[in-house]
Formats: sequence, C-alpha cells, structure tokens
Amino acid sequence: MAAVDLTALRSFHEVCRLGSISAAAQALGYTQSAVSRQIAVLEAQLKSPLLRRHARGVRPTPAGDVLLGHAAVILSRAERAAEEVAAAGGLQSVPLRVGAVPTVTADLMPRALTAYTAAFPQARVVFAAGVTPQLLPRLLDGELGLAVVTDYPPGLPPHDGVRLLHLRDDPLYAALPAGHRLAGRDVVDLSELAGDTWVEDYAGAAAMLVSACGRAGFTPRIDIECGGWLGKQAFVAAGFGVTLVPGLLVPALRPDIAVRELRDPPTRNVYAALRTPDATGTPAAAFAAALLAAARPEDHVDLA
Amino acid sequence: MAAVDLTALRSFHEVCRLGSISAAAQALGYTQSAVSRQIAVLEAQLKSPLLRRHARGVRPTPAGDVLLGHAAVILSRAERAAEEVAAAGGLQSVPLRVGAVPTVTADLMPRALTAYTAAFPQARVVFAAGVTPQLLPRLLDGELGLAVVTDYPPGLPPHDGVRLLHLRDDPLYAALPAGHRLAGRDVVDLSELAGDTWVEDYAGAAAMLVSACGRAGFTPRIDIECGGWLGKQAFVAAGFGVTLVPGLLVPALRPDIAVRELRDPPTRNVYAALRTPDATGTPAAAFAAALLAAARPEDHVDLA
DNA sequence: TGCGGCTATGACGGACACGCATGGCTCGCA
DNA sequence: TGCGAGCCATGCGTGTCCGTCATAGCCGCA
Repeated sequence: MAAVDLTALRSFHEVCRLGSISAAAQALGYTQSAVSRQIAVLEAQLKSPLLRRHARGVRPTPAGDVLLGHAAVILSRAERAAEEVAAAGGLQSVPLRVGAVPTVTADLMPRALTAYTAAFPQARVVFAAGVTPQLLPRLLDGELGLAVVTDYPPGLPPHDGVRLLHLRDDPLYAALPAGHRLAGRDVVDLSELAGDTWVEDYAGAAAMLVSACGRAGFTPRIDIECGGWLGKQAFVAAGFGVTLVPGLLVPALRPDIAVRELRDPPTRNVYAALRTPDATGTPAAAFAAALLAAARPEDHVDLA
Repeated sequence: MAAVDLTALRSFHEVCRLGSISAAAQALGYTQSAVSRQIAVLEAQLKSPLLRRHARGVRPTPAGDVLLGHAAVILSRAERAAEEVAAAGGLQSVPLRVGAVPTVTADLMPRALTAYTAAFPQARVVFAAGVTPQLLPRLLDGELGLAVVTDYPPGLPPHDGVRLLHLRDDPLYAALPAGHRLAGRDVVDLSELAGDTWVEDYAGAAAMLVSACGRAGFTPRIDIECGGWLGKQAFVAAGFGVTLVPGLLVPALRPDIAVRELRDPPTRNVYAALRTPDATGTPAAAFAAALLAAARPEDHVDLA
C-alpha cells in the first residue's frame, strides 16, 4: 500500500457508504469517472477486487469489507491528527506518553505513577495499554516516550535503538472456574487442560499459550476471544473457559476464580523500554526509575 | 488534512526517525529536495511548523511530536490493511465485529455471546471495546456490525441510518477507597465529593462526571487519567481518588472498594445499535436479539 | 423494445511531484 | 579566523498523474 493515498481511501469509503460510485463522486465533488479510476487503482495496488459491480450500484467484496474497516480508522485518525497538530501549535511541551501491557495497570503502574508525580508535580502523563508487539514499534515510532513490555513469545521484537531496563520476572498461573475439576488442586499440569476451552485474545498472550500448550503436547481451542481482563474474568468465572494469568495480575482477580500454580510455569520478564537517546536526563528516564522503585522496593532508586 | 497523502506522512516519519532530511531521502529513494518539499507542503497544510531545522539535521517541534504519534498509527494501520485485504481475498465472509462500552464486558456481553454462539455455532465474533462517541461512527463507517452504546453526555451522537434497541437503564454509583470519610454511608450526595481527586479517562464518562458535578456545584479535579477498569480500581483502592461506576460494573468490582448509591444518580440508557439495513435477517440482528435476551431475561426473545 | 441508471474506459489538458542545480547557514577543525 | 563539509531551502524544467469530457456497454423496468 506504499503508493495508496488517502484520497482514494476516502473515495472508497464514501462509495461503500452510499453504495454507488456516482453518488460518492457527487458527494466528494468529483466526476464518476475520477472515482471509478481511483477504485481501479486501489484494486490494482492491493491486487484484489474490492467492489462487486451491479447495474444499480456496487457492494464491497469480503476483501473490500476488510479494507473498509481499516479505512474508517485511518481516515478518522488522520482527521484527529490535523486537529491535534493545530491544538499543539501553542504548547511548549507534550505529555509523557507511557504505554504498558495491561497487567501492570493493576498494581505496578499506579505505584510508579504516584512516585513520579510526587517528584514532578507539574508533569502530565498519558497512559495507554497495549501488547508488546505493538508497544515497541510505537516507542520507536515516537508515539510513546516509555513502554513497559514483556518477552512473551515470540520474544521481544527487534529493538535496536531501545534501552531495556529489567523490572522483574513474572510466571504464569492457571485461572479456572471455581467449580472446575482441577480447582481443588494447588499445582496443575498444563497438559491436564488439553480438553478445555480457552479464553484469550491478545496476539502475544495467545502465542505464549499456544507455545506452552505445544510443549505440553496439545493445541488449545480458543473459542472466546476477549480483549480485556474484566471480560476474561467474566467468561472464566461463568464457566466458559480457562486461561493463563500473569502473577502481576493475580492479586487483582475476582474471588470466584480459582488461580493455581502451574508445574514448570512459562515465565516472562517485564521491562521498561526507552529510546536510547532518552535513557538519561529525560522525563521518560525519571519515569523508568519510578517503575524500578515500584517493582523492587528493596532497591533505593533516586528520581533525579 | 484532506489533501495530505501517506507519502508525505511516511517521509515525515522517516525524517523524525533518522533526524535528517537527507538520510530519510536516501532511505526512501528520493532526493533531499523532494523530501524537504514534502515536509514544507505538510507544514502548509497543517498550518504549523513540524520540524526545527538545525545545521546538523532536524528535530520535531511539539506539534511535530503530536503528528509523529498519529503518523505512526496511520502508517502501521495502512500496512495492516494491505496485508489483511490480501488475506481476505479467498474468504467467503468476514467475522461479525461487535463493539461495546467496556462496562458490558463484565457480565452482559459474555452472556449474550454465549447465547449467540450456541444458536450459530459456525459464527465468528470479534469484540472491541470503545466509547460511544467512537463506536457509533465506527458502526456507520462499516468497521463494526453492531455496537452497544450509551447515552452518556453529550448524549448520543447523530445516528441517522442507525437502529437503536433499548437494552436497560444503568444508574451511576460512587466508588470510594475503603477508608474514605464517606465509606460508612449507604447513600452519598455528589456535592460531598467536591474536594476529592478523581480517577477518569474516557471522554464520554469524563463528560458525564463534569456534567453531574456541575449540577452539584463544582468542577471535578481529574488528576489520574486511567484507561481501564483494572487500573481505575487500583488507583481508587490505593486511595488516590474516587470515581463514578455504572451499575452494570458493580458486581465485578474488587471487594476493597466501597461502592455507594448516589442521591439522584445520573442514569444512562444502554442500547444495541445496528445500521438500519442490517436491522433484520443479519448476523448483527441475531446478536442484538441475544443482547436483549441477556439484558431482560424475563422477555422471551427468539434468535432466528 | 426503448429508455434511464450506472459503471468502465479512451483521449486530452493541466497540475503536481520529483531531479538537478544552486544558494545560504551552521559547525568543526586546522 | 578562515575554510570546507554538512545540511536544508528553493528555482527551473520535465515527465507523470489526476480529473474532465465523451462514449460504450450492461441491466432493469415499463
């Protein structure tokens, strides 16, 4: 999609919305011919038909439906960028944008943020949750000033230009419905969950699940794709599946979920990641120090 | 940003990454002159300087930092779109994409999904959380097949072309740290929380908070901007602030948070939203019926 | 069967994007 | 302190691209 422009995407989006190339052309101030051509160029670039042509208008193909979903997001984001660039024109600084895997929001991140804002009362921090394969590129791309990431499989993505600060180890546990046949045990072997239905969504965590289950001799059946821990917990508690849960999250789980140690548990490392040029003397570096202090209270860390 | 293209955005992104127009030009296969001009055009379109020019390279301005964050997302999304369009070429259908405000993931959505997948075992559903002001445009744009939304202030956005199905009322409660001075009460008046620090993030919920506090005679001080309910709960439980919590979420809250009724509570309505042409005979319509059945178990609803 | 609605495509002209060349500024080194 | 190197901005020329106009073809309906 290197040569695709937002103009063609916008036209495609409007064609799908109105179900007609002519109507979209009128709405956008082009001729039907121009819009037809834009669509044809898009289809050539993406090497896939995007619209089914009928005598009375058009309908997206399945591939067109996929592009439509992305187009909506891209176009919306482009508008927001313009608005925010205009708003940022008068600012002297931008907030420190911190990203982290969701599991650290339950305990570690609030404690680190508290220490940081106490030391730097004028600082503004914006927090965004994400998964490691997304967070590191976002850090490198400049969207984030700091990211808390883990080395879940497939391991850390390439991170040239990034300084990693190890925060702690974090083993996985099994989260079972309270009435599960294995809930009465203290330690569970992963292979004993081969026949269960799994609750998982994030690409990183799903990969670790598949990898761990592969070593235990089975492929997990993930029927419930759920994005957040409230939802995950609800599905597990309601008996619709089991899942793996990082130790960092265990204290925050609802009481009607049975959390059990795994024999030989998959264990991840948790890191604070900064761009190498930001590794000293920057707000991101100060925040990393706060994270380290929160993760290892026994080490004294200065926030200067 | 109507005329801005991805080519200029890509160049800007690479210039920031390498800190040099010449280096970016070389990496992208352009001359320095072409890239310099692309940046100049971007700056003119966005009416803001985006780079500070130095003798040895460039650095983004604060406005440039803002654009860089968005550019990273847009460019990444564009790549994913191309990949997924290629992968979708052979598909006969796409998953039903369901969006909802996060509060329904804790109970209502898992129940509805269970009923739906029991009735349609071959169906694939992808779920994405969001806030109402984002969800309705995403529904209309084609990204979502169905969205569960609420009429938090500023109320529902314009929704021509959308069919709304009322699911239930949902009053707000106060969520307080367990040791809060008002935690011993059964009913709290919002004005009594005027001097507290607030935990909130989402634009919709923050607007309702500001609106409700305005009616109670004060402006809430939101020091902790936190995106997810695990984090919100952690900040409240740790004593760093109070927040409002929808009734739908109350059963899923951790036990060390004091949840209290509000006198005259702000109350929202919860709706399932579909595009009008999808209102009958589609997977989205069937899913809406499952949501209605889950929200009102006393009404019998057929999933045909 | 003819007409209207709609999409695809040929031909053409003007706008745009980029390369080459050059000017101006800053920085580092002898 | 002066010179050279590095780097960005901009004028000019050229080829490509984008949009318009016109036309052809298909489908559905009265």
